[in-house]
Amino acid sequence: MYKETVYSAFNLLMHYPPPSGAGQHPQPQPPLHKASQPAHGVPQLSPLYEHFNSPHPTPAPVDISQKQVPRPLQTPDLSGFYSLTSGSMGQLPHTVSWFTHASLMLGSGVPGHPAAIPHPTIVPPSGKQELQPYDRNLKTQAESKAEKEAKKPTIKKPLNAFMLYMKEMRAKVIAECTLKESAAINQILGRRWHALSREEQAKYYELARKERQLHMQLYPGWSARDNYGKKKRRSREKHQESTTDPGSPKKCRARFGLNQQMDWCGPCR
DNA sequence: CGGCCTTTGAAGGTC
DNA sequence: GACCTTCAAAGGCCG
Repeated sequence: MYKETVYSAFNLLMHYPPPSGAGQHPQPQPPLHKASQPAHGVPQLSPLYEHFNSPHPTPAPVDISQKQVPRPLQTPDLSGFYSLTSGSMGQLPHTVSWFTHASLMLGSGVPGHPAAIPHPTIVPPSGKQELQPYDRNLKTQAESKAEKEAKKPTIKKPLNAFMLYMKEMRAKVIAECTLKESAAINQILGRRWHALSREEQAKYYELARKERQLHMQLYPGWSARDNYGKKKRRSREKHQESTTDPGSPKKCRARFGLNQQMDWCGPCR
């Protein structure tokens, strides 16, 4: 119910034409990155909101919004958008929620935007309070510059098609397989992703494309490069090692232990 | 406490 | 253009 409304709002916002009959569906634009083009060529799309309006066969997913509420760190916060796929806008007056949200983001929370009041969802990564002026005076210029840099709100990458699919289907897989470990769940979701028809995948590619568009509108100067190095990652050497040889019992278990469970329970295939 | 694991896709960088 | 690397989400696991 809420999905229809919010999606309509979203489609309206994005000038996304509603379906007006067979054969008039908009041709999906190919993914922006050529290398990431789905292997099966250009799919014939059914409109997104048609997909989400249709009674979804999945059980009621976990109410993600519950989880998102205490996470104001989700800076660009497409939560109104994300939660569409995960099935929760709560009891918000959603006819206005998306626009309110979007306009809030556009009007105040966007980095570089002149508006003074930051959007509540855009929070410094540290979550700590600003230093008192006298404290600041004790810092060197380089230190305060580094601090300032560190406190820049993090704008996350837009989710790709598979990530959107995962977000929607994770709860279902968890319910069906009584698994909780994300690594195992993601393996299942990866296989299911490949088992999807091109039309089904196309819905998510299109959704991801819309999300990238929206992201570009909200954060014109943002680059994926901005977030490079913000996560501490294993070294390249280790990474290569892990893809060829599980160098530790933990890795071994992760790589082979899980794979030995390839005898998935029925629903987990 | 924070990185690893695991998945696919997007995007940036290098050669 | 091919290839490599990083990061998006998620939550249990482990040092």
